[in-house]
Amino acid sequence: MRTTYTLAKCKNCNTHLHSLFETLDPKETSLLNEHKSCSFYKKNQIIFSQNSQAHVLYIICSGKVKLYQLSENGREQIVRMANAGDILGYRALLSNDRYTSSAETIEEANICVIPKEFFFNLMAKNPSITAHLMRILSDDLKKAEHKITDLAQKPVRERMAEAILFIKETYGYEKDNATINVVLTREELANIVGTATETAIRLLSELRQEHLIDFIGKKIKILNHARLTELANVND
Amino acid sequence: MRTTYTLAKCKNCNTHLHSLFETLDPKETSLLNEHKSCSFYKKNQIIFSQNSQAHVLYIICSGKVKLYQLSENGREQIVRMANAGDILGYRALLSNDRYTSSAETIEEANICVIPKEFFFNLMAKNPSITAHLMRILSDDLKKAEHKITDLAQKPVRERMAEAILFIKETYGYEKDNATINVVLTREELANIVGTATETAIRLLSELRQEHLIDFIGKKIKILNHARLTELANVND
DNA sequence: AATCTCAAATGATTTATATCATGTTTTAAT
DNA sequence: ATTAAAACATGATATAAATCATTTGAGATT
Repeated sequence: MRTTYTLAKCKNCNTHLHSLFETLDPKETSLLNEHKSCSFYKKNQIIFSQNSQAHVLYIICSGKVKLYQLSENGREQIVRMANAGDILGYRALLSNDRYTSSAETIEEANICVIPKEFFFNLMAKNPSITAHLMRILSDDLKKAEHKITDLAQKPVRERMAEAILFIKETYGYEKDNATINVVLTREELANIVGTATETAIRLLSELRQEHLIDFIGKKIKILNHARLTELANVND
Repeated sequence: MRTTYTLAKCKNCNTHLHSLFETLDPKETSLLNEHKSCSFYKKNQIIFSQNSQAHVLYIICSGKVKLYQLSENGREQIVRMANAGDILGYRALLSNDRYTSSAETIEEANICVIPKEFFFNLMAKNPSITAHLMRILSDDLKKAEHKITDLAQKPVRERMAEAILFIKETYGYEKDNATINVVLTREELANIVGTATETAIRLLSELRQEHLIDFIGKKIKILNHARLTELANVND
């Protein structure tokens, strides 16, 4: 079932170029390369599961990942979306906690892994890594608290518009400068927005009829960014 | 309007005993005491406001604080509750960002302030402070993401039960081991839960009629913790 | 003590959104 | 190519929760 191939040479993934590790000196860089191991993940493969213990730090060399929580009623709520260059599993790792969300690829991915001990060693020697991590955590927290307010106060339509702008920020555009570079099912989009799949489908159809967006295959093309922003009702 | 008295001696607030600073040596401790300044806040006084720039770290010596975001529609969403011993303003400080929430006392409070530069210096010299802060951030993030899933998936009734248990965790019991040691208006509780004030009032009345809780003055007394937990539908 | 303001309570009504149901289209598997 | 299984679409209905409206109560102010 789980076809994770370890890449012997890890040639495609320049982990050391990751912003988190850019301050490492050559010696540390080669040490890092010795300690890391890289794997290939197919689409919709679980990287780690909610409630399991964290032992490594993940670095996405290529591919896209969703982080979601499974609630008691069994429905999935997406709490973060990650792209190539992002790291995963740091929250649990840093507070020596179990994972509070599951990570799953939404397309083929190459993902590197660094053992906890080695990573903590790196942190101890490189305060810039720690500072960078605090930045990431602060940023995640900011986004999460913003989402809390949204969920509590905004109607679904506004949240959908905001979600579309959010995935655009996370994954960017194709060469046409309009089509968002990620494939998400309606259900996944619903699980970002925090709504029922049918509602998400209806809203997307509406937005298309209103010429705010269009569908290019499975991808969303933003036709009217200004009105979408207006609809999202954000002021930052 | 703003009656913030600076305490000359700051005798009531042993900032250095705060867990964040417990590893400081005597020299650093006295330096800290020189650099900090303490103020008295009345009930419902703003400590800092959303969108303003962060220059200091706040430490709550005594009193209770709510952190809330004001959304476009003007309603307030409480994103965190803080108690004596907690620190405030670190998210904005650490990512050199503006405040994304406002902080306001919900009862009289004494709050100390440490200048940004001095605090960053302390961090640089004391990795344990950094580690501690990362712990706090991770924990905040965990709670925030849990709340996202709650808001997206749970009915108000379950969220209300969870909110009651949450404020109990944050502020603890009175000597009777049942009454939660904090005074919140129905509106504030509604702004924690993410619902309308009327709905919050109705739910609280229901829960009292069902003998899960009772009201002791303005405080909530938990009569049946087990059933409240069951109702909250949490599994952690 | 009387007034005023804010908080709490409760009923009536509306509305947004979930759920249920069913059909169609696309993608994957045999 | 054929079948199966997801994903998408859309209508009808139900319902949770918001909003509107009014009353009561409690704490503050004159």
